[in-house]
Amino acid sequence: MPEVDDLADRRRLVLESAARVLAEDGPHGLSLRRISADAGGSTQLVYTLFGGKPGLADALYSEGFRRLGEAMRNGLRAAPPAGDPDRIAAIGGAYVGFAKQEPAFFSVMFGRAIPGFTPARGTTALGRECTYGQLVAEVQACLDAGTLVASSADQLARLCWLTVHGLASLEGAGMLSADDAFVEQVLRTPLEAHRPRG
Amino acid sequence: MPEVDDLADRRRLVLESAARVLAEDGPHGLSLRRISADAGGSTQLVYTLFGGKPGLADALYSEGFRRLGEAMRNGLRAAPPAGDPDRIAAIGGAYVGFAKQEPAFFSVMFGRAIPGFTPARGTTALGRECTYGQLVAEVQACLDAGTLVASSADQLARLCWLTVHGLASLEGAGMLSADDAFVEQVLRTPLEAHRPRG
DNA sequence: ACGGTGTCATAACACTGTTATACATCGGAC
DNA sequence: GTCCGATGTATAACAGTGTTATGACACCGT
Repeated sequence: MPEVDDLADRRRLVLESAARVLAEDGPHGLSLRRISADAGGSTQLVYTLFGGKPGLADALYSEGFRRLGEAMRNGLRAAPPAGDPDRIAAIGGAYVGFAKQEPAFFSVMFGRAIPGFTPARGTTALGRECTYGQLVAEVQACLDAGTLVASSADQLARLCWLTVHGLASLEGAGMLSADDAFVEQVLRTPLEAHRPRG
Repeated sequence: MPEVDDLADRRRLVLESAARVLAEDGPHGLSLRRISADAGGSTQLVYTLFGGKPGLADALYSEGFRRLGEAMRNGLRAAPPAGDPDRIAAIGGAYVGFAKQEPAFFSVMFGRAIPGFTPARGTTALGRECTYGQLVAEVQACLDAGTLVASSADQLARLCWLTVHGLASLEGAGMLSADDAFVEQVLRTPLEAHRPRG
């Protein structure tokens, strides 16, 4: 079945063009004509491959989460083995690094930066799985190892996530300037609060 | 000088129309023709009063922070007197309440929801003063009263702000569901970490 | 009364997403 | 080999957007 591979390849090609345009000109520059020109075709490309701009926005949204998940995995590569809370801090560091390095993607994923687009419920769930899923697994490992204490892995993971996300979001909005020491303190706060003993 | 009052009144009227359209149709429905029609005039209104859509976006952005600051003050009305950390939790509760009640404003303020618009540096500083300023004052009062301990009021206030903001942002993005108990836990976390004694 | 200033509505421009239409290309049937 | 249907593409047109230029009108100081 070479046809479906061909179709997938064309989808990937247009998606990469869209990602390139997004990185270069920001969400405002994401026009179908600009993307099509970058991909070397006509506007119809987006309609045959994605069914329109919302479809492409959905694909771009998912791609953003895929890249964020990849960045989180990379941040984990130089971290201590599972069960060490430092792994959670490492994930958080990768998270803020991604937000700073790919602000346009970050806006599309969390900020309604594409005018008409709101991600479908299933798409948000999929994106959460790629990223938040890693965090839950690491938190669970720490709970199992006894290096952290919480009523549930999900609860503590949500706390860690929103803490790091708040830092990344406010910094991206130009509302907050954070040096490395402050970032470190932020990453540690939800962990210190769930150390064993108390 | 009745003229300048008249001009300010017209600005306020158009701004209220814009806020109404924003609340009804979301950021995507914010078109100059729609706003002008709601205000009972022509597109030129926005150009004579605000110099174009970016100018109106800037005013709308500031208005959002004004309303958020007002919501925070209202949340403080039933709180204990200054120096009690519960006041900070009350501010946080008002913050997430505003984000839930005015998601369109919240997107404009923190999510780049108006296509071409990025707030000017001075505008962000002004908005931060209306909202973050309150938080810093309350944190400073707690430090003075000895009910909280931190190296600086600014550092702890930033920590509280980003924590609450992360919760509001992720919830608004459909990424996280938080019941009242979880919200309470989130609000308490940065405060517990800075209790005296340790 | 007059000229100047400023505000208004209208119309036009370039741009956007979307849709309809026509053209080209391909794979199979007879 | 020749047709046929189907599919993908490019072009052009549509309604909508922000913006700008144009002309009409009211107001104000001289």
